[in-house]
Amino acid sequence: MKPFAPLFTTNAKTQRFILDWQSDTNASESADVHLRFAPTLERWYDHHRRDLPWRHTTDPYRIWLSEIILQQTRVVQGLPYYLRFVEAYPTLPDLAQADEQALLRLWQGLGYYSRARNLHQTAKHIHTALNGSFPTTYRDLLSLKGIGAYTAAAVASFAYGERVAVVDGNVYRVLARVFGIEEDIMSTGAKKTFAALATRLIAHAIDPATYNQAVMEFGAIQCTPVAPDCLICPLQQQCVAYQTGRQRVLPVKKKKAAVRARFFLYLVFCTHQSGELRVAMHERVGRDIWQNLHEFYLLETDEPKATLSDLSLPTEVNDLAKRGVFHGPAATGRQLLSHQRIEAVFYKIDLPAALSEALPDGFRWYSMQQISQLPKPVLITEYLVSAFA
DNA sequence: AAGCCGGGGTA
DNA sequence: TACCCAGGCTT
Repeated sequence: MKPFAPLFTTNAKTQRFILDWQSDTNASESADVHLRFAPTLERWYDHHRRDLPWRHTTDPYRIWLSEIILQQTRVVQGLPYYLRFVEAYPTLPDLAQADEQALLRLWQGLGYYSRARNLHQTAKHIHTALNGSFPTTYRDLLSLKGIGAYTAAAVASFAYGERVAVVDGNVYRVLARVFGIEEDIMSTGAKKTFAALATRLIAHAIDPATYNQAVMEFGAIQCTPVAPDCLICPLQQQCVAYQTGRQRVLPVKKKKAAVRARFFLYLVFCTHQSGELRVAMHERVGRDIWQNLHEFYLLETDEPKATLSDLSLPTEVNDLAKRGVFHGPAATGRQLLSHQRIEAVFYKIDLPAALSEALPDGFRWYSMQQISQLPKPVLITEYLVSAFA
């Protein structure tokens, strides 16, 4: 028996369904599957839903906050962040008036930091330009920075009960399997196919908000990416993937390009002022990873094995470095991103307390107390722990 | 349409 | 290791 093949022989009714669906000759039975899809999942959700804090509110601000945090993020990873944000910024005006660095510091470790910047920007926009009134429709929500089709549908349905379907990674997977859709979910055409099907399905939901929660919850805990629990699935009889043993193939997703390798050499300038350790850091700017996060002086190279002597430093940095005592490479670090692999080497450079040379543009001396409050990439935080703990 | 943007869990 | 995750923005 092939892996993932149905354990039991398909019955006559199921075989009819598969033929009907594939040839689409029996419109009434096909329509019946669409008709029962949403109510079936709503009933399933009633028995299997997890108890999550954002499911106890219809406050659009808190629902929006939870949706931004949960973008591309697992519930278990996002949950502590949601609780911290709600405590720090209980209402939209609190978030609108938040200090950007403090907000980013609270976001630290969640990744995709543009989410945090857009969150703040949109909070300020609603607070001032919209006089604090949260947009109430899918269309108006969609116009906000950081809110795309998914988040607009989620907030519109959860907070206001609008009958608009969410389409996220879970929905792609569930629909691709149940309805046997073989299109590459990354393609533009497929996005239209899935959105249209989702809209058709939510039309038969008893409650749009419940259905949207249900289909995502179903994808998260039952119709999982690997090893879905088909044996107790309420859609087993209708599911094309199950009936044809294609759970492992669906949804179809084109391979991503190989990750880019990058090699960072960090110069960690240290000194003592008033008997206290200080470290030179700056805020990253420009269109690259880790925008607005803090790091040390960075030299980047394409050479995997490069050391400091292989690189040429700007004159001002060279002059500064000559005044110091080198320790290094004192430490190495590695961080994997979805699209990049960063390999870092850290050189610690101790400078004398009395220094005439200025730090490079944008750099400042920070105490360890100050550094602990700065938003930083995980790579930097791990180095700090290993070097100064 | 394709590339970019984090970090952690899992097999 | 490789894949995936309650996506959206930029080019």
